[in-house]
Amino acid sequence: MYFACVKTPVGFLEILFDNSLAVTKISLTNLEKTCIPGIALNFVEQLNAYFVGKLSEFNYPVNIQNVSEFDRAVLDLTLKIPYAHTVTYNWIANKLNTSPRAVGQALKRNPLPIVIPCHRVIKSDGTTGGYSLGIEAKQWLIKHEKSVLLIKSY
DNA sequence: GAGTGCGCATGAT
DNA sequence: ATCATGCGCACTC
Repeated sequence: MYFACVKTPVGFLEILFDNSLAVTKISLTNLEKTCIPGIALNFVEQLNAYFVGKLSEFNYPVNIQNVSEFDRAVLDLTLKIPYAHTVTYNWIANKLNTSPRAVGQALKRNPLPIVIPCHRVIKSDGTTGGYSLGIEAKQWLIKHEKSVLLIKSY
């Protein structure tokens, strides 16, 4: 078990790693202090690259634990949403033959926000819906990805 | 453990 | 505004 604290555009994040250095959890922290042990450098570098628009897909070992089979199905599908693209809770619900509300509940339990891009799942009325790192963060991430894509394809 | 009630990151009316 | 919805959790037995 190791952890790192990083300052990002969406706030200070705490990142947990297991003994094999896979990421197990990402969450907001009120400990507003940077703290990056050597073993975390590689991942933090990817994270920073993502935030400056130089990385669109994470390539780093993760360890998704403490989730149900249902949660895993939702997260697997979420992982396949392409960069800067969005789908609705309802869209995922239809794929899994469940209800959009249940999908929201599963995403709420996403242990790895940003890496598992649940910010790309929005409500069918076009508003963002909730986010464990805060709604402003969700809006920021969506806007960020769209503008990065735009710049790349000018 | 099985059963039930309830709170949601929703959606359709 | 109101209802249907599925899942997980917190209760009860």
